[in-house]
Amino acid sequence: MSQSFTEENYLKHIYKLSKRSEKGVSTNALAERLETKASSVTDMIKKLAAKKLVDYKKYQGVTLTKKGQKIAVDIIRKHRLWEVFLLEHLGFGGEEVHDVAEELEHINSETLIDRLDKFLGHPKYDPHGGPIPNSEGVFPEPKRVKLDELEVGRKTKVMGITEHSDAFLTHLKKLGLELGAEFDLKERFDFDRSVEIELNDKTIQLSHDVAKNIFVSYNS
Amino acid sequence: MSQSFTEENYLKHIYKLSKRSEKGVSTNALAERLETKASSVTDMIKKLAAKKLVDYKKYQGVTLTKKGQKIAVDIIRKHRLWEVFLLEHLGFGGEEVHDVAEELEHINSETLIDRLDKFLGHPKYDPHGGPIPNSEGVFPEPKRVKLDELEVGRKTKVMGITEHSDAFLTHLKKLGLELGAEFDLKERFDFDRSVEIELNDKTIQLSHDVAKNIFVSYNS
DNA sequence: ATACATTTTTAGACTTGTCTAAATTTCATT
DNA sequence: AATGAAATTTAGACAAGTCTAAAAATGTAT
Repeated sequence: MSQSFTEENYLKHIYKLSKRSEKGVSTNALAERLETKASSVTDMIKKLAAKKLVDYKKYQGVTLTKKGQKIAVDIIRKHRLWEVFLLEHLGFGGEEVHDVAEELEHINSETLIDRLDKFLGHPKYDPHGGPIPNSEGVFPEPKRVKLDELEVGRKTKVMGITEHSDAFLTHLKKLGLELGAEFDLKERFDFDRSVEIELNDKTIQLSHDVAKNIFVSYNS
Repeated sequence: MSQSFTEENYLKHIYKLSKRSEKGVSTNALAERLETKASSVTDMIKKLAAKKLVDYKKYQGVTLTKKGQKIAVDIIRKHRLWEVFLLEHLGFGGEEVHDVAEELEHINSETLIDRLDKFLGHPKYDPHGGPIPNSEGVFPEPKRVKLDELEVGRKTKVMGITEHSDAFLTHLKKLGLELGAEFDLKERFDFDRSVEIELNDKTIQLSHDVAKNIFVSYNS
């Protein structure tokens, strides 16, 4: 079974919108993302459901099936491999890359992608730090490190803590640093090893005592 | 004004069919080439004529206008540049290349093609010996010919081959006739069209079957 | 819990590119 | 020049993907 360019785009965006919300993706959210109308989205969703690429109940939003997910992840793989090529080998600048990769990602040839992957040296991350799934659709393990050892400038995600006192837990909760929270490490101050992070558009200072007890993961 | 994938394909094939026949391209010839029906071709031709990309009089066949020709030549440029990339950098074999290049040639980005061209070192010919037009649509001077048509006495250089079977490749390798090898054409024997060449001070006989599959280039 | 606003779906229409079947034009042959 | 064959065009239909406008379902106030 084969997908059209358009179907692939729907699957890709359903995948991306699913990541943040647990719930099924709403028709309106998809319509906005795809710059189309809600009615068009409904039509396409029905078609994808008939092909067993998404699960769909009227008015309840969509989620990808295993099959749909595999296709979406494949497209992300292709997109990111092409981005590596464009940025590292053709000398593209950061912004120019996206639209072109958007077209290249729909070229259908396993051989092409396998050979491109090899040519690029089997990269695990694209130049923006996006993880590149392998041909089985498996993403590379993100790297884990304690926040007090993380390189300044990285985007990261809270993966765990090594201190479990109530005091620490409530402190974190108040800051919004719960499991899975994503933030950027902006700066580290050498004199006390405290750090400054940006979380949900807020700038927060963390002492070394806090930072050393937080496990974070990052890509690339 | 922008063309669809399909329109571009029509233009490309009209261009290729025009090359051999002087006359306008017939509806049936196009239909056969595009693996579609004559009626579909008529419909599309009317659309292309409305866009001033072809000249068309009912029952008289089509020819490209200047505008249509430019688009067709651009696609050939893209196709051949991608072929160079696939064959020389990704390690594709002779046959696999075509279908993939057929898709890649429709990616629309001047930036992409300019940078790819630069990456490849501004090649003038693809590995099959096809001349690559520049971005203005001008083809390089054709100083290139198959070995079985080359004038006796010339110094030449192997520029490409048109047969990619393992048997042929190992045969050439054994003879030392690799890409870039230089030799002189000493003699041609009319009775079987075999040729005698001198390569690295050795005299070698080549059958017509071998000679006809080797592209050579010569100066002036 | 009822009424209003928002979201989603349906119904019908349009475009692109295709097809089949029938009509028309051109060509080749006598 | 007439006629039958081949090539081409027209007419009408269809699938994909989109749209607008209207109907139905859901969510949210008070």
